[in-house]
Amino acid sequence: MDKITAIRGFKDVLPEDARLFWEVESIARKVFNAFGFREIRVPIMEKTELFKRSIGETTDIVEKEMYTFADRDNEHLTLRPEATASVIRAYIEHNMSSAEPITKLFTIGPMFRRERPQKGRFRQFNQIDVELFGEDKPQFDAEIIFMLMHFLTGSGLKDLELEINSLGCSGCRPVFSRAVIDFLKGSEKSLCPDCQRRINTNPLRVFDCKVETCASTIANAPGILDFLCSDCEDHFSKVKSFLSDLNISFIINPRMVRGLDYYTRTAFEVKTNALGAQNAVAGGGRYNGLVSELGGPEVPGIGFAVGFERLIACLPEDANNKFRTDLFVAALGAPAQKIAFGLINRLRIAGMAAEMDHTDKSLKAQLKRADKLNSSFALIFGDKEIDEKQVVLRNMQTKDQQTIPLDGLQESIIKIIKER
RNA sequence: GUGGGUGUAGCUCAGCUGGUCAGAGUGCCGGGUUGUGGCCCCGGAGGUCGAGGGUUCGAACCCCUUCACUCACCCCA
Repeated sequence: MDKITAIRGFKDVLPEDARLFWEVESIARKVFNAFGFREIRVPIMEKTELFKRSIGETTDIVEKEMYTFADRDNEHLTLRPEATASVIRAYIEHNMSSAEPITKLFTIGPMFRRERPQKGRFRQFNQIDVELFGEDKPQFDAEIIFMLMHFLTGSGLKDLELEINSLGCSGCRPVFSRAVIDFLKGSEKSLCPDCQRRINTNPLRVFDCKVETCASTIANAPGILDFLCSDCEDHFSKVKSFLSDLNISFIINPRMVRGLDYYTRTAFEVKTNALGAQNAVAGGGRYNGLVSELGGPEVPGIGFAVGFERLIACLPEDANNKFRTDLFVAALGAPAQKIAFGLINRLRIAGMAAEMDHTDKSLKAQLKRADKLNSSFALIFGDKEIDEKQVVLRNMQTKDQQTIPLDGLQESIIKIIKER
């Protein structure tokens, strides 16, 4: 019989990593809550139209990476490739804009993109997604970036590089786009086929191309920062200044355009050197026209996404990342096993991690097991201890052993474990 | 979607130009005297060498096909 394997690009998160997920998640919740963000949980499937309209028809994500299928009634559904669209949909659907002027939300969960898997890239991957609606003030750009950096370093990441840029607004970006197109038209021949296509579909993406000739061609192209209107210019310089006030260092990357069409003004990315080619752990930006684009009110927004798996891959190896057991009961003989069975289960109810072995293995084998389970204590007892009405408690680190009366055993043990 | 690399015990890998090549380390189980773990010593279990086909007297090793994993490109978290 052939064995059935997981789908390509879909990974099992094994217990040791699952534990890291849990820890990072709890840090995220703590940090985000402190900054006033509330968790929202949205479906992992949406109508395909939602993603087409938000992410952009000509983006790679929509063109070739979405898991889209027809439901039984022939409605087109898509497994979400990112969370922002869903969160905005929910924001609009529940009229959150009229409930309060500023809405701060975050969500954590799996995203799906049908790309070829490689290091730091999977077809199902998890993101921590943060969105803030209702304010365009540069303070909020700075604040949300500050929170992101605080969260990442708080999770244990080191050597992070923050890159920021401004992409302009609906007023000044088209002017810049036109300038880029005019520039590229003159030197089309030196561009790769992809970029020649991009001139018409998405000219700014040429900035992202790594083909050498394209890179050298685009190097002399006009820069977005020279085209910002005075409002955008002012906004960007304030963002920079607020970031500096908050002691966040950054580098300005005027060529960063990002792969989703909806960004306006501030765009940012956090890079690390620990991930191979996939060096972005987080990315985000402002999207002032998107909410209305999706049928909502004219409400500005800004947000970012953190790649969960990438974050975890950057975490330094932690020797303490081991599962622990509080007590292992080595019971010898049927009478002791019977008592032990009741004992461990009562201890578990009291919140202790307690284990025992139900076989008739030797004491040596059982202690070996206790060691394997990283147990703090081992409780040793057999017929002899039952006769004498006292058992032996061994501290597995120090090898100290003490005898404890069988009477009130459970309470004594809980006390000792808690004192440890 | 394109290109490179790799698929041998649970895990990490060795297997030279096809002829004891089915191995090591680690992990697992047991033992080193009667009820005490981690170190050390000894023993044991465990693999249709990714799958299918071909060449050959003979293939883990060569050829073809296929699948998977992996890295990179594209793009992104």
